[in-house]
Amino acid sequence: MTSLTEENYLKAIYTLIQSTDKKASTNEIANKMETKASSVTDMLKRLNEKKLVNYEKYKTVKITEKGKSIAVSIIRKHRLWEYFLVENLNFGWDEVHDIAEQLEHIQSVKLTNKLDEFLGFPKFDPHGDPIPNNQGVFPRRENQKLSEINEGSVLLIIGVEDSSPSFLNFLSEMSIELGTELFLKTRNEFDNSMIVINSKDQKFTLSQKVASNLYIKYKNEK
Amino acid sequence: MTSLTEENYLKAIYTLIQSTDKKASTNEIANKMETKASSVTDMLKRLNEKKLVNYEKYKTVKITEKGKSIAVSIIRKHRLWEYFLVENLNFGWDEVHDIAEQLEHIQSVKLTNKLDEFLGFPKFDPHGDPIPNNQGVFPRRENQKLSEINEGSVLLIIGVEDSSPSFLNFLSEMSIELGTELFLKTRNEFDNSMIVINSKDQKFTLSQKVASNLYIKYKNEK
DNA sequence: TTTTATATTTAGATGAGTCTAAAAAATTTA
DNA sequence: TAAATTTTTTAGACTCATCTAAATATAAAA
Repeated sequence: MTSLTEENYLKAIYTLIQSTDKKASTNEIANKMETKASSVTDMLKRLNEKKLVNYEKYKTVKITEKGKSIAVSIIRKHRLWEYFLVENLNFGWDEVHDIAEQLEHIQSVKLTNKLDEFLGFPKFDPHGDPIPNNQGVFPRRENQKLSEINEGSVLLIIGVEDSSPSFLNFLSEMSIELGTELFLKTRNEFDNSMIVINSKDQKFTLSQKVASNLYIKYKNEK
Repeated sequence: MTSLTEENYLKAIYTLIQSTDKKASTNEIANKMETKASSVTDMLKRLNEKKLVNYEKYKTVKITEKGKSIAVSIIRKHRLWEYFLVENLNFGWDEVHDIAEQLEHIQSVKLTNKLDEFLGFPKFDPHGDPIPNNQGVFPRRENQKLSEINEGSVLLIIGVEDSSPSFLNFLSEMSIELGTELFLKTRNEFDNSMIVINSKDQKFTLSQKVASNLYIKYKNEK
């Protein structure tokens, strides 16, 4: 059996390996888990015992297939619950993370799959992150950022890179959410900020930093 | 903060005090929690420290208002989630208990209340047990058992006393569920079994034991 | 009311998960 | 390459929740 804590470590290790170029050091894990490096070492030994990671001391840890499948199932549950909270219970997309952190540990494959079905097999969660199916396969997405787009395009917001409450809150205030349509009018050369127009013909400016945290697709695309 | 284990003890103590006439002995708690009496003693000391129960050694334990309100909130969550699982995810009423045992510990008052609203503020769970509202108040119900009813009445099943999977399974096979309408034809004097007729005009016998585990109301009642 | 049986508590140990402080290894800098 | 710095691991201790075995208190029976 896998404990709640072990599941959280596996998730942290998995996401670290995916994002920061394939390494998960003791310190990085400790940082992500908000714990101490010594605790991480202890846990890595235990996860190694259980063959959920391959770990030799002083070397960077790798996750096994078994460990990966647990991590992916946690992510699947997390994102499905987030979708449920936003779509069915009318939570804001900036307030669901902590609740989903709890719900992701509910143990029942049948529940997960029935929830998935109830929600209509969604492919992306409220932050635009892909939801793996019950085989652990993630849907593909063109990871194009608003900051990389040329002037004169009509775009749809399909995801965010940073899903911290502060950023999501900021977007809410700008009336930007998943599916929002924007026309990219101008890209200012000197600071890479962008002038965009929304469907209500309101014009506003997005900084380079904001634009690089928004995933988009062209509107004419399917 | 209240740990998951503490919550389970409080729930066990609360339900024991409600059902078996107002006493919750160490042994009974141990039995219900599937643990040892010595573990219960340890926990009672801690709950007493936290002022969630009033406990003096060798005396029977009483639950405080604070403890009671935690227990009731756990029960509220348990029953709301059971309702969700049966009504929205199409689980059978005999397979939701273990999942609800996990979901009842999710910490978020906002979630509980939004779920309640989403479900339409149900008053009874899939086993007919009353769901306390967000103030901790249980809806009233006439606790009449099928075994106490006279011949010749048209009845509706509104709850079960025993909600173990084996009993619920048995009921499923007899096509009895919440809301099922039955006509009580005969009560056999020698063994107190009952002959009933369902809405499809099928006639069958229910033992005294089964009948005393079914809550009913008269059909003409509102 | 003494003896017997049962219920309850204590003492001491264990495992999971965490911590601090110190030691050891690896990496970076000079 | 050697010294300095950073990273990682170990050692030992702590809390929560549990257990077994033994001791003590309460309740039941003779």
